[in-house]
Amino acid sequence: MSDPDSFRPAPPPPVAGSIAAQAMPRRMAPDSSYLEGLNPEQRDAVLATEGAVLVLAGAGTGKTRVLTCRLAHILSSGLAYPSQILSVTFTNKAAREMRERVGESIGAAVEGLPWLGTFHSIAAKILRNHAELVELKSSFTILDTDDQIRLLKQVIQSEGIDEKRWTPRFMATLIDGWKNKGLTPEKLPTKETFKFAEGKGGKIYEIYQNRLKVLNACDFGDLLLHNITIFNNHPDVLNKYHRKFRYILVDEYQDTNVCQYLWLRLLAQGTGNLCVVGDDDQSIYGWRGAEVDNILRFEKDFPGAKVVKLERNYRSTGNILGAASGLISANQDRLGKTLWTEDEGGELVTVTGVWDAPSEARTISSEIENWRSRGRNYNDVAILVRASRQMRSFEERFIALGLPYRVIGGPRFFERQEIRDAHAYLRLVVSETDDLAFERIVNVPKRGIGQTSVQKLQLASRSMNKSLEFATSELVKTDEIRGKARTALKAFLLDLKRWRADSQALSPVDLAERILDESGYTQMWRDNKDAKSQGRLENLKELMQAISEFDTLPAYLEHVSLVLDMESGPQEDEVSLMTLHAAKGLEFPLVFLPGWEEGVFPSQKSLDENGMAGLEEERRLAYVGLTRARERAKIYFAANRQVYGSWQSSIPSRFIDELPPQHVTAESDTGYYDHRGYAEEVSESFAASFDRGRSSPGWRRYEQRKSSPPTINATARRKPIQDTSSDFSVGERIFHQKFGYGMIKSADGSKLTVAFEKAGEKKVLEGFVEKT
DNA sequence: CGGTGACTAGCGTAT
DNA sequence: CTAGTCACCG
Repeated sequence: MSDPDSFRPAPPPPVAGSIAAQAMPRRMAPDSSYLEGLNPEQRDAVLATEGAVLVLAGAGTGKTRVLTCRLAHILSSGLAYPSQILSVTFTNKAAREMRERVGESIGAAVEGLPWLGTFHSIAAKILRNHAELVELKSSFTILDTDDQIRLLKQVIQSEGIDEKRWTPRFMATLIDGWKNKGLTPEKLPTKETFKFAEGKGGKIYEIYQNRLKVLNACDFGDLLLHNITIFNNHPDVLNKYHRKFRYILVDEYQDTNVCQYLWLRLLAQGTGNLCVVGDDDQSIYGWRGAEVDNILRFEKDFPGAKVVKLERNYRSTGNILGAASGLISANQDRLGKTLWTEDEGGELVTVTGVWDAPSEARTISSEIENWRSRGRNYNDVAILVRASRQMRSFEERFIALGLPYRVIGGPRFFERQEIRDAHAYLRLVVSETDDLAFERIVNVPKRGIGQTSVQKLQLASRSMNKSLEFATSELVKTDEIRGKARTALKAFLLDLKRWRADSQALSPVDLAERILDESGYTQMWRDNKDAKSQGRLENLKELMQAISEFDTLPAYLEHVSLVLDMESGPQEDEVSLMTLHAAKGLEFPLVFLPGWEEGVFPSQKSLDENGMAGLEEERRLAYVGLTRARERAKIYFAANRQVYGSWQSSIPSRFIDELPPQHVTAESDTGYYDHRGYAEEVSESFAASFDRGRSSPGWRRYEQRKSSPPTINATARRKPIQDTSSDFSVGERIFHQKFGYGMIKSADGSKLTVAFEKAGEKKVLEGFVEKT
């Protein structure tokens, strides 16, 4: 839980080069082998330990290496103890990786780095130590998005606001945004408050915060915000941390939001030894409140800051790097770096047009099988999509082929319904005041406690100013609630009591198993005939596995609320499937980039909401995607995509036009034009928009790049309309893969109207029919 | 109280 | 298309 020495006065700061420092006992061998193999800039970044340092690290320039070496250097030269270094990352994955790599580079001698973690986990740790300063108990619970929204829903209802017009979800987004900007309800500008329900936004925010206090809870945003409040109001506390943290390191600085910036600035006021590492070209979290400005402004914020640029790329081939650099140069708002590599050449980046998403999945799958048959691994391969919904067609295809894959990110394990339900049980057993948990499971599985009963309980709870569970225990003594509901509630209360008694004797995992068993929760899913229930039961099993690694339930719950990703299991040879956002920081020899279509990527929503800034962020995302590839990068776009269940034609992404031609080649897709097995019906409106799409710059460029001999239908497409009609004539009998035999009734360019013997009259593209 | 069917709004990225 | 909500009925 809390760091045992977090309040011990820090040992006297050893000053580099001082007699004291030289005389300090060395726990590590005083060698500096970790410096070997660093290039001059990297070495610079590692050795500049004092003062403010900004390391501008382009993609693949050895950023993680510099960070870990820097840590190793500070530790092994005795500048600070492990507990005196604050290193912050954004993701748990990054934190884990850094911990591992520091361990490797200086040996097991480092007894952990207690203050290495994500912004949120470190802020939570600090907050637990001073919770009372913001009217919380140190046992506060951390709400997930789901709890947050349910709570807001109650608040909105109680204020008599139409929750259809003003959704709790929207309010949650607003509050998140405010917290990211460091705005507490008191500091909220009036203008902001009008973003919700005609000026009631601020009031809702305030009520919500009060409810959180009563519930002894905070949401994600609160973790840092409360830290800042504490630091501002209690200089003595801040001072403690100033004395404690001799060195501060921040990874992915371009992703910090205002709140995180304020937090860092407060902490860095101590020694001033703040080193931030980042790349403005990889800032992809603007929607989450990240301010690229933080990194662009660093030298102003910390005068005299040393700036080190890492521009030598060790990851990708010259062509991949060239394509990525060319693309990103279309952005206006950047510091500007020039990445270079000694690895000139390599394969050209490919661009391939396909018919639709399933075809895209087929094409990519067979590319993967090719790769594999040439003796390479599935592990080398990643498919990076813009939005998680794009993953579906790939998963379907992979399952059909038996191709092993893993989804990274995606719907998160701990956000699944069954896992949240199970957690609610555990939370309630640990803390009887956890009303949100109570509400969630009081009637799961169904116990006959309906909405009306729950409302009565809430009313009672509010009037007594006590927890729901307490109110329940009072209410069942009266005749306020009758019949089935009353019996069920009584039984439920007894269950809870018994489990709490059990919790003294049983290990967390045994207790959890007993609870899920005795509550009938597991049985509920066993009885459920839905296709997904089997998976849910398996998830619950996996959950037990996770719990079994903890000695106490509270320790587990703390872990869960912050560490939202499961450690990936044993490394098997699998293709990785993930969003572009999840791919940051990773690299793969072979990278597929599907869905490069206007509207999908760049995302229409991003463009609509944020205009040019949104477009630039999308472009940075494309840059991140390309720079993940070491040897080969392959881009795809589909001519058709299903949106909200209906088909829409799409045109290639403008990003394809922005790739420098010398690094790119257009590939034709065999599974697209001349693959008889995948004919599709083509509607009139589609054919029209398809032609429109084909005249877009993207298509033109694509056609120009096609150096390989055109395939049958690619040729047909380019022919003037009159020519195509000569291939088929009215009255001719034809065969269509999907609709069978038919007779041509009329022809309009490449579009044929055919009377099929079985399927009736359809309009089809002539490319999909054959003469009989 | 709970189950069923009709209807409607949402799919963008995530600690 | 899918999940979530609402009205109605047993």
